[in-house]
Amino acid sequence: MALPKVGSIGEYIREQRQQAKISMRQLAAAAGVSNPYLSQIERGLRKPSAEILNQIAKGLHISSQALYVQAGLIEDREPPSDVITAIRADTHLSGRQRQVLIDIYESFRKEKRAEDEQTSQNAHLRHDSESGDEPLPEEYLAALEPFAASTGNGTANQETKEG
Amino acid sequence: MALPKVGSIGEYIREQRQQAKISMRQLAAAAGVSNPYLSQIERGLRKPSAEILNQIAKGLHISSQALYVQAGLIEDREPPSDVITAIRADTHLSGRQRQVLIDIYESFRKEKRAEDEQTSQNAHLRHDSESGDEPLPEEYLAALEPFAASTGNGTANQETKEG
DNA sequence: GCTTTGCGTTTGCAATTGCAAGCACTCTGG
DNA sequence: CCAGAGTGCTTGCAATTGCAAACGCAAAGC
Repeated sequence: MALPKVGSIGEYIREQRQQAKISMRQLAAAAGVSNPYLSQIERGLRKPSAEILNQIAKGLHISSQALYVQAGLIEDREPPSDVITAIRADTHLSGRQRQVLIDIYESFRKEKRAEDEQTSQNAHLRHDSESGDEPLPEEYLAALEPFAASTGNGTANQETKEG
Repeated sequence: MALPKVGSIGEYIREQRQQAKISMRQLAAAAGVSNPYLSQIERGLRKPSAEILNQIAKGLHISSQALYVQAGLIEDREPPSDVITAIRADTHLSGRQRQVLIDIYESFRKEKRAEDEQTSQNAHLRHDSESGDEPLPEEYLAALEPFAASTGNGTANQETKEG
C-alpha cells in the first residue's frame, strides 16, 4: 500500500499544468512550492500534503476538490441533495447544532410518515437506521431553549451521567 | 496568512468526536491512526496530512469536505446554504416542517455567528435581508412540541473549552 | 489495600516531507 | 564552438509526520 493512487494525482497535475502551458518553475512559484518538489509530485515520487495540494490547485486555478478527488482524498462528490449530508457538510454549524438539527429532521420524517400512514394507506417504508428511533432526548430540548429565550448565549450542557 | 487557525481543525475534530461519544482510541482505531497522534492533532500540535484527515473524517462519519474546510484546505466557496436547498428538495417533509426546519437552521447560523463574534469583540451584528433578527417565535416551539416527550430542566451550559 | 481497565498525554525514533543547491539536456545567437 | 537562458531531474539535509512504548490519572473489581 505504498503508492495507492499517488501516480494519478501527479499525472493529473502535470496534465493540468501542460494544458495551461506553464513550466514547472512557474507553477511552483505560483503555488509557493519548490520546483524539484513539484517534479517529484508530478511523477508520483512524493505524496504531497493537503496544504501543498491546495496551493497547487490555487496555482493551477482549478478546484481544490477536483484535485482531492483525483488524489483519492475525497470519496467522490457526495450528493448534497440529502438533508443529513448537507447538514453534516455545513461548517457554519457547531457540532451540537448539527446533531440537534439532524435529530429534528429525523423526528420530522418520522412524524410525517405517521401522518401519511393515517391519511393514505400505502406508505413508504423507508426504514432509516441512521440514528436512534427514540424521540429527542431532553438534552436536545435544552439545546433548543435559546429559541424561546432572548438572543445571545445559548447554553447547552453536554454532561452525561448515564454510562 | 497561511492558516487562520490551525488549532481549529483539532478543536473541530475533538468536538465531533465528543459529540459522537467515542474515545480517542476508538476514533483512532476507526480512522486507522495511532491514539497519541490523534491526541496531538486534536490539540493542534501536529498538522495532519490530507490522507489522515480523510481517514479521520471517515471514522467520524462526517463529510471529508467539512473537515478540509475547517482545516482551511478547501475554499469555503461551496454554497453554504446547501442545507436549505436540501430541505426544500426533500419530499418527505410537510410544508410546515420544511419551514420550521429552515427557520431553526437559520437561527442556528445566527446563534453560531454571534458566538463566534463574541470571542472576537470587534464585531458588528449585520442584519440579514432574509428574515428578522428575532429568535424563533413561540409558534415554532409549538411545532417542536412532539419532541417534548420528557420535559427536561432547562439548565444548559456551553461546552467547556478550557485548555 | 492493590490490581485491572480505560482515558488522554508524553517521549524517543524511523520514515517522510519539502527545500536549496546543483546536474543534464535543449534551444537560441554571438 | 561556447555563453546564456530555458526546461525537467537528482542529491543531500533540516524539519516534520506518524507511531510504538511508556506514563500519570481516575474509576471500577477483587
